[in-house]
Amino acid sequence: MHKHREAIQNRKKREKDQRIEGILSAAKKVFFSKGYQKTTMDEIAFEAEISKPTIYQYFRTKDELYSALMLPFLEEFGRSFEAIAARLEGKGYKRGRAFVKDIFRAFTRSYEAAPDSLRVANTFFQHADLIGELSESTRAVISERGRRDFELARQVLRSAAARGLIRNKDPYALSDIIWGMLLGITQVMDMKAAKQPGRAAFLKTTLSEAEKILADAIALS
Amino acid sequence: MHKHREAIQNRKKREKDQRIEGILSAAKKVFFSKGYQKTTMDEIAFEAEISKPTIYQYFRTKDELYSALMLPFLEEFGRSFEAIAARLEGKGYKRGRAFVKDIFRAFTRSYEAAPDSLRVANTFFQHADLIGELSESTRAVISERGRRDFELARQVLRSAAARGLIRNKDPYALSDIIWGMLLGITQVMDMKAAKQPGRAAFLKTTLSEAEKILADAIALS
DNA sequence: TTAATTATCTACTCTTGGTTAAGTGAATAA
DNA sequence: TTATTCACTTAACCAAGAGTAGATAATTAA
Repeated sequence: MHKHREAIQNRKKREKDQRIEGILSAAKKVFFSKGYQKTTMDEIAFEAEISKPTIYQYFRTKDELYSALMLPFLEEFGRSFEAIAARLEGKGYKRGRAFVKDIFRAFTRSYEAAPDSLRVANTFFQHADLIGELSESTRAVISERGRRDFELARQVLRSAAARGLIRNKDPYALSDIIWGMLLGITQVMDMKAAKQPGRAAFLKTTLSEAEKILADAIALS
Repeated sequence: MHKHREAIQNRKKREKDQRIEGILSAAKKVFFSKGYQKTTMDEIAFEAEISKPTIYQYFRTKDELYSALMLPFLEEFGRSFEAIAARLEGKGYKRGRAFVKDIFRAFTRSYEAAPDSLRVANTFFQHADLIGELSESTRAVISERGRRDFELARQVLRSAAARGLIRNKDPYALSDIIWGMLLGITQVMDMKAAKQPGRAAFLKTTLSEAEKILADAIALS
């Protein structure tokens, strides 16, 4: 009865994956609404409707759980930029404004899909604090990703300038400014939302206004 | 010997003030370099070269110590905006660019005076987290200040638009965007500085680049 | 049915960090 | 000199929260 044993193994694997999925989804919920520091393993366990030690069966530390959530998001982010880079390469942009729009879209896409995920990038990139909290190895992976994303963003901007889509500004400063705008705005909006829920909807409007401002300032066509 | 007693009282008062000053300066150092959460009373005490309970002689809680540092900064900030409002009122601005410049200056002035103080505004405004950490009463004072600063900023922008200095954009979105840019940029720069000290100098350049971008986008003259 | 394995839970441990109680010692007053 | 005050310290308290040891229940294999 090899088949039987195998079938059972399969089911066990599925259940295990489900448990992991459940933990991740609970963790996402809590981390995204409270940030890293204020999130407790107890609360994640409660949300996942399991006991705390069970979490430790699947994730060695709080850190590891957190970065299991972050990395896919960061990777998605990187992919968006790669797509823009590819389109640039293939002369896919006629107007600078379309390019600026895509840059913003890369950032906000995930937000539209799942409003919480933007907060990740938030808690993630912004908290210089947080970075220091994480373990050495976790930090290494994370800052490597961050470095690559920043580097990619700069290349994309440089290339867009070379093609006459945007003004020729220092790509270092420019990418910092764009990141800063996006992160800062979502933060400010988050603060407002915290005080007075329901406001979150304004974020999209504000970001699109920011997009126009940036386009007015740097797009050449 | 009334005089004598009085003189002693004076000296005691001076010493007390000195102690408070020492605590505040130690707290500033630690809070600004680590942020609210990661700062411990033990470290402040160590930095101030006194024992921990001594701090509690002068400040009832960690909160109170923190807000004793924040408020003066916020007030300075508000004053800057009031000055701009007054200049606007007196038709002191000939060009939109000068106005945009002053808005940025209001923010960066404190930075030039004391590089640390910008971080305060940072840890302060940005951490939606932090806000939730503070006690009810502390939070009340703080968000009241924040609310007033935001309100003032909006009025200033509206008025500048009415006078034809800048484009007529939604002042709510615009002030969020400006705040977001400034905060976000300083954050991004902070992260960089953390990784590789000495970079902090770039902040000024980047901010001035951001100023140009904003001016290109919204200034009408 | 029974032994072995596996997943999960209850009930801890251990550390950190804010806060406090109680006492010490120097300066001041009588 | 002696009592009092006051700043300050030592040595705790206590709650929160990350992580773990050992019991327990369920599931599978024989």
